[in-house]
Amino acid sequence: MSSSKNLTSSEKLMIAAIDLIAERGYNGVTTQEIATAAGLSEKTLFRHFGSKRNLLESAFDRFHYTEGLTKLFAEKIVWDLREDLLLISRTYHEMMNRNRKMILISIKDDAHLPGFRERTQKHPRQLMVLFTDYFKEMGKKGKMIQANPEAQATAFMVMNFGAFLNDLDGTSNFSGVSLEAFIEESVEVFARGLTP
Amino acid sequence: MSSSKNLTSSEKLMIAAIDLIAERGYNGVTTQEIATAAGLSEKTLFRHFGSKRNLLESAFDRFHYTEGLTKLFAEKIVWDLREDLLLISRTYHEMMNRNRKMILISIKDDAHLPGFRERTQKHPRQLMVLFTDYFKEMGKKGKMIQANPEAQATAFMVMNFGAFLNDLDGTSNFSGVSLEAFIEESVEVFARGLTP
DNA sequence: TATAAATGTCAGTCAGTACTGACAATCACT
DNA sequence: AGTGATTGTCAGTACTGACTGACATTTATA
Repeated sequence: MSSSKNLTSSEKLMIAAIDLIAERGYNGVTTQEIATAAGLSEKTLFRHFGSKRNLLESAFDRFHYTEGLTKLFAEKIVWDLREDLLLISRTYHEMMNRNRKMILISIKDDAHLPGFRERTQKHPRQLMVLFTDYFKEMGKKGKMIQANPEAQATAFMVMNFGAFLNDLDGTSNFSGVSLEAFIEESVEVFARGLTP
Repeated sequence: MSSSKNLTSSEKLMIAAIDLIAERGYNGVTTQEIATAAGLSEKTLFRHFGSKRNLLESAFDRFHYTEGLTKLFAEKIVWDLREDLLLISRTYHEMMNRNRKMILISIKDDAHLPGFRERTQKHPRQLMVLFTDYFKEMGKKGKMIQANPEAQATAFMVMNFGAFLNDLDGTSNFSGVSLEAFIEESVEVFARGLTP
């Protein structure tokens, strides 16, 4: 009784589409199934969206969060490595989890859905740039080992990307470690490993 | 002229299937396309394998490498953190790259191909266990910070998992950093971050 | 060259699926 | 109650894709 209140038919359809396609892939789900999951008829689906593809694209536009990272990021940095890494890590996971299903779709159906991958990667990329600059700046301030800031930033980012994917299904794939425990421990390792 | 020599028809079909399905997903590729890519007729495909699904399963059995990690791993450890992390990282990437396409398939078509995911994750999981034990042992020897060995091992593994996925398509997603540069820098960070 | 095994051709079956049109039922609002 | 918009039903179209059978052709090998 909680899921279908206050939603328009279009929204119900878009949400059902995202849920199912994220799980089974674009070609693994029929318009019939989507409509049924939304509690509506297939006809209604086509009346609203005209085509399956347009349904997904509309859903993507509507539910892919794209808030700017730049300000939030820049404003909260305190130039303490440990604290800043924690912030960045948490910001990253929050952002990724919001777009969890879109990201799954873009990974699974990359080949069929031109443009999707690009859009889900825009923000992680942006974060990567900000983050690399941050490392360079920390190096200049003498608060960080100066080695290869791009590689260091990449290591931190792919680590969090891996952690995110690992948790995606809910079925933690490698270990029983919680996201929070992972974040704390990994930040600790990087903070120690990068402090002069 | 290099690709189709010395291969049986079955092998050509299995390889074509793996290539195409890894790229476009199980439902995104037709048996016709697979046969054509193998330079054979669709009829031959069905004569050899009976069904599309069986083709993929046969391909998986034939080309999913499953060599034991245990011995190689245990024999080469020298109980020097930096050196051992390098070994583990390189072993991991070698293993993952060998099974690259199977892993992609298992990620993309998880929902349609029961059992595949499990099989591609068996070895990473095994490595994770060995690796966690290694950390515990290093802790006892006083060669490593004793904190949360599971979380530390997880951090290192998901980092490499993320790096692997990031490179999977060949289109390096986040940065221009090479795998080798990443490995060296990340090992350096972890070695410093985990040494007392 | 003869013979068997592997492959190709081609026409076709059958089920699934995106998508449509005509009409009926329901809902919202006054 | 009445009216317009939204949704449902249902039959149907057009196409695709896995899979088959009959027969011809090629290839390998003795």
